[in-house]
Amino acid sequence: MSGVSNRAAQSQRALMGVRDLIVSGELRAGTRLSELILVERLGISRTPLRAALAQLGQEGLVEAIPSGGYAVRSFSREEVIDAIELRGTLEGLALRLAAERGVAPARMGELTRLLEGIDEALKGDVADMDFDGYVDLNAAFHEKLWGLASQTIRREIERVTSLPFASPSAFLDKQANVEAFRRSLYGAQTQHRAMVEAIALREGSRAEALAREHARLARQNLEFVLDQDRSLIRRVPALSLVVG
Amino acid sequence: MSGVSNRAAQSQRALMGVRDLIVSGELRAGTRLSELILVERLGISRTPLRAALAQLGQEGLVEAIPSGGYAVRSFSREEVIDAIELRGTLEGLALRLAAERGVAPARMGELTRLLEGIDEALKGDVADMDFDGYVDLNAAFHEKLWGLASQTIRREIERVTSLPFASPSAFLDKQANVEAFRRSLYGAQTQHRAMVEAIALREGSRAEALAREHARLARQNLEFVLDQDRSLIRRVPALSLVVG
DNA sequence: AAAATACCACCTGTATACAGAAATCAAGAG
DNA sequence: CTCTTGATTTCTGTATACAGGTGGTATTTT
Repeated sequence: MSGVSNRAAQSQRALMGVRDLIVSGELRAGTRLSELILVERLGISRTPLRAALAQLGQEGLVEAIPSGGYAVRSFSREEVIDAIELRGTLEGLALRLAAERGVAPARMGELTRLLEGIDEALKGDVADMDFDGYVDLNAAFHEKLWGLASQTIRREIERVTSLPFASPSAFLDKQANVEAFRRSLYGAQTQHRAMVEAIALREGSRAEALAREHARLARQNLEFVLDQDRSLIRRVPALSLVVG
Repeated sequence: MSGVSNRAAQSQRALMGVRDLIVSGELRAGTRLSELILVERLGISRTPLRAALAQLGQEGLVEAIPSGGYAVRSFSREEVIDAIELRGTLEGLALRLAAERGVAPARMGELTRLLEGIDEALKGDVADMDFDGYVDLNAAFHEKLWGLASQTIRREIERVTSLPFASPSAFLDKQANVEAFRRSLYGAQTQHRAMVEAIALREGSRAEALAREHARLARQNLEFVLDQDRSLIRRVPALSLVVG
């Protein structure tokens, strides 16, 4: 058996199952989530399903219907932008506090090592970079950054980034290997390096500003997809929930 | 019958009941929350109780035990400070965006009217101010401020402030009518006025900085309680969960 | 033909039964 | 006396039965 615990296995399955149905676009924004249908579709009972729906309600992916039950939430462009801004602000807070309070050398070393890995993935030009490698390393780097914050703050970051289009990997899905996105990675890595340097130098305000600006890359990519090439919507998780 | 809907009445009762047991200090930090005991105590069944526990887990007031179930969470001084810093940061984000994007005159009028009400409550000197009136108006003012933000951001603010000691009213509980706190209210109202002015003048950065500084009043009050007069711990909701 | 009403099917919220795992306690061995 | 081991008790996670309410549809009435 794998190392994963069996505790609350059905609940986890329900959570992942419903989330997948939503972000894959199979359930469109506004559609009511009938418990009985989902139960039959996922092969579980109502109890863990209801737990999953409540959790997704907390995450913001579904919203409660006044008369009972839940519906897939829809997001306006402004709300997506605010979610990205929110992530940048929270990451900025995490980095500012880390810079002001100091970080153990071992952790700085881990961050530096990830930076070197990303450099390696970006070696070569736009055509033959290791995009998939970047995706994984970028996710690991951001998670390591979040680990610099206290549990209280880390929890909020993780909740906000549970909205798929607000995550730092939102436009780095392996399905979205597009030149327009690949080109932005060099600038992103420059910001990565600057953020780590700012923390090392205890420059809290700079670290905060950099984190905010870094998140705005996601906003740029969002606006590119919505305004320049809407065919990419299908390639970015949950972007089908955005109206307008 | 009152206007309140009966929808999910038991769930609401469970949520409020358990939350009360925790913030009142009746359940100490670290104690396991036995479902059967709580069920008997609150006179409900396990289903709505479990929903309440899951919600409180999201709010951060209880934490999941790896082997199953939940326990009352304990907070270090640093975590409480971070929660306050987090609120200030989120309110700062809300105010910055409101200032940058503009606010309808009607809403600004409502804010101004609340400010005048607070002025009225503060009329007179420290001894005979209308403390209870201030408490209510201050809560209303902050909620009106949150209403300036989009749903995405407002949701996060509301979640963070569900931690009782992180709320703007944390040290303004009617139980905590103490001169040390009353004296801080004049400075707080000055900041209230400056925040509204900054929004009106579209000074986003100033509005953000003011919101952060305003939240630090709560931090000052926290440190006063913990370092100067620990007897006040009982008077501030949920402060009994803070260790150290 | 349009509107109102009554009926029916479905759905959610709640309670409870059941099974497997965890914790506790006791007894026995070293 | 301590540690280990085994059994019992208790707990959580899951499934399902039940009741009240909501929404939709069809029929009737104007």
